[in-house]
Amino acid sequence: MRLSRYFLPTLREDPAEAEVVSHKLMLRAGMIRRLASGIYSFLPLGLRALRKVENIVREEMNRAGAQEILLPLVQPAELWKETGRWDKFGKELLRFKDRKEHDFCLGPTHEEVITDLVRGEIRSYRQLPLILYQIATKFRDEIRPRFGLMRGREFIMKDAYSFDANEEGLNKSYRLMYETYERIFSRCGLRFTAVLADTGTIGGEESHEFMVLAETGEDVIVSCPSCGYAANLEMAEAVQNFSYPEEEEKTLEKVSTPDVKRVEDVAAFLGVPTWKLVKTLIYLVDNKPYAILIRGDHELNEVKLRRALGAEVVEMADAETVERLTGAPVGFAGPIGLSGIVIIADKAVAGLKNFVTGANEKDAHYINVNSPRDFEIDSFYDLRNVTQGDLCPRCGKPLELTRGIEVGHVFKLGSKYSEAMGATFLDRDGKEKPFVMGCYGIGVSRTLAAAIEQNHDENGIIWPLALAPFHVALLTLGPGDQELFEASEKLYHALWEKGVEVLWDERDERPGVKFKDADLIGLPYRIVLGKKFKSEGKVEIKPRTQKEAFLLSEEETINFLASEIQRACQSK
RNA sequence: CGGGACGUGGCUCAGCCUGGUAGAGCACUGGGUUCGGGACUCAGGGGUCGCAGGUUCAAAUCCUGCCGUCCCGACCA
Repeated sequence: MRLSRYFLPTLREDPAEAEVVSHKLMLRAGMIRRLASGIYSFLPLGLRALRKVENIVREEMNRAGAQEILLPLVQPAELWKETGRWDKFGKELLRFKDRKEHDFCLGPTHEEVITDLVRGEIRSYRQLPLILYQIATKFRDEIRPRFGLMRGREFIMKDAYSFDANEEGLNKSYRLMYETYERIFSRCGLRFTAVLADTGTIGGEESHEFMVLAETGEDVIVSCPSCGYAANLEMAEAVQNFSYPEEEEKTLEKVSTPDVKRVEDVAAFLGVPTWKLVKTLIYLVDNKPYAILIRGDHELNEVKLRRALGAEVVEMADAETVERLTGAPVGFAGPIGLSGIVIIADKAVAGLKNFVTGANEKDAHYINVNSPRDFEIDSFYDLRNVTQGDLCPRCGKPLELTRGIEVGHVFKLGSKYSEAMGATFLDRDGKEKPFVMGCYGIGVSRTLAAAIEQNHDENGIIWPLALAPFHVALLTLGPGDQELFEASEKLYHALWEKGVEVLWDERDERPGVKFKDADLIGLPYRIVLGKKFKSEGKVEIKPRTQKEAFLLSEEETINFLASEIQRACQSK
C-alpha cells in the first residue's frame, strides 16, 4: 500500500477522549474512531490488525476440528425466555421491538441460539462431539464502557460451543479448547497466563480465564511462582491461618468515637493496628440481610460471598437499610446486639481476641470484643481478597499479585442450557439425554487492545509480527529524487511478491514526519532508502524493537525480511 | 445508577471568574525556500462557542433544563 493513498489519519496529540495507552495509540495511529460511547469504527489499518487476530483464531480453531458458522446478532425474546435469561440478564441485554411489536434483543452471547440450532439437527450420540464457533459482533449495553476497545459495547468476539454426550467428552473438548487457546495467544506473540475463574452469570461448573499480562490490566491475577497455581481474585483461596497471640479476654467496653468512621481513622484514634478492627458490612443476599465480619485490613470479595452462600444476587445494603437494621448510621455497625440478621465472618476473624467493632450507635465503638462471649457467629467462610504476602493454597509458598487483561474465557456449562431448552440426543443405551456443553470465548477486538497495552513505548505501538497490520514500513526520503523513488518501487513490489506486507511511505513529507509516523504505527521493521542508498547502494533496516539500524543490499533485505516473516507468522 | 470533570473551526486548547468585535498552535488550500527525527515564510478557507429556554440594552461568558463525552465504583470477552 502506498501511504499517500492510504486512509490513515494519524494524530500528533493524544485525543482528549482517551485515557489508557492502547486507546490513545489506536486513535493516534488512525486505526479506530469513536462513533458513540463504547462503539467504534475500524479504519483500514485497524481492520488489517483485527483480521490478523481473527485469522490466527480461525486457523487454530479449524485445526482443533471446530467448524465455523455465523449466527444472527438479532435474536427473538422467546429463546431467552426459555432459559430464563430474558428476565435475569438485566440492562446489559439491549432489547427492542420489531414492527409487529415482537420482543427482540441484540445478542450479548449465543448459548440460546446455538442450543436451539443444535437441538433441531443433532439427534444421535454418533454425531458427537461437535464444536461450532463464530467470529462475530456482540452487543452488551455495558454500564460503563471504557478504555476504547478494551470494554466496548459493540465488539468482536470469537465464541465456540461444544456438545458432548457425557462429562468425559466435555472434559476432552474443554481440554482441547484450553490447549487451542494457548496456541492462539502464543501465536499472537502475547505474554499470557491461564487462571482459575468464577463462572459468573453464564453459569457452569469449571472455568479458566486467559489473561494477557499488563500493568494497566483491570483484573488482578494471583499466582504462585513455586508451583504454578494461578487464579483470579474471585477464585484465589485465602488459606492463611492466622495464629493470633494468646490473650486474656478483657472486659467489653463502649468508647466514644465522635465522627470517626473509616477503619484507618478508628484504628488511629484508638491506637490499635487495623487488623484488630473488625468491619461489619451489611449485605442483602437474595434480599435477606446478612452482617459480614471482616478484618479491618482485609477486603470483602462479593463473588466469594455469593459463591459461599450459594446466592444469586448480593448487594451492599443502602444507608437507610443499614440504619434500620443496626439502629446507627453507616460507619458504626457492629455484631453485638443485632437481631433478625445472619452474622457470618471471614475465616481470618476466627481466633481474633479483644478486637474493635462498631457499637450500633452513632459515634461509638466497642473495644475488647470477643466471640462467642459477646455475640455468636453463624459460620466462617473464605470471603476476603488475597493480598500481597498471602500463601499459596497448594504449596504454601508466598503468592504473587499481578495485573492482567482478560482476553479469553473457557467454561464447562454442563447441561444447564440443554436441559432448560430441551436439547437432547439419543444415547447408545436408547435413552434421551441432554447435551453436555462447553462454551469458549475470545475477545478478538480486546485482544488487539491488549496486544498494544503490552507492546508499546513512548513513541508508539510495537507490533508483534503476527499481529502487525503490515510487516514493514518502507520510507523513501528525498522527495522528487527519481532514482530513490524507482529503487523503492522495485523493492516494494519484490517484497510483496515474497509475501512481505509493505506499507510504502512515498509521501512528499520531510523525513522527521515519516519517522514519527512509522514509530507511531509501530510496524515490526522499518526500511529506509535515503542517503546511504545514494552513497553505498545499501538499504537501512531497523526493527521497531531495537535502537540501532543496520545496512543490507537490496537482495539481502528481501531475503532477510522474507525469512523473518515466514519464521514468525506461519502456523506451526 | 451514585460520585467527579468536561463540551469553543478537523485535532489540542485559551477566552468564561469580572457579560460588550470569537482567538492560538497543529491540520487544510495556493506560492516560495527547505529536506535523515513532527521546517520556515507569505497569502488564504473554515466556528449559529453541544442543544433549548431564561436574565440582560447586550450572553461563549450568568441561571435552569436536556443531550453528549470522559474518569472513579458494582458487570464482563
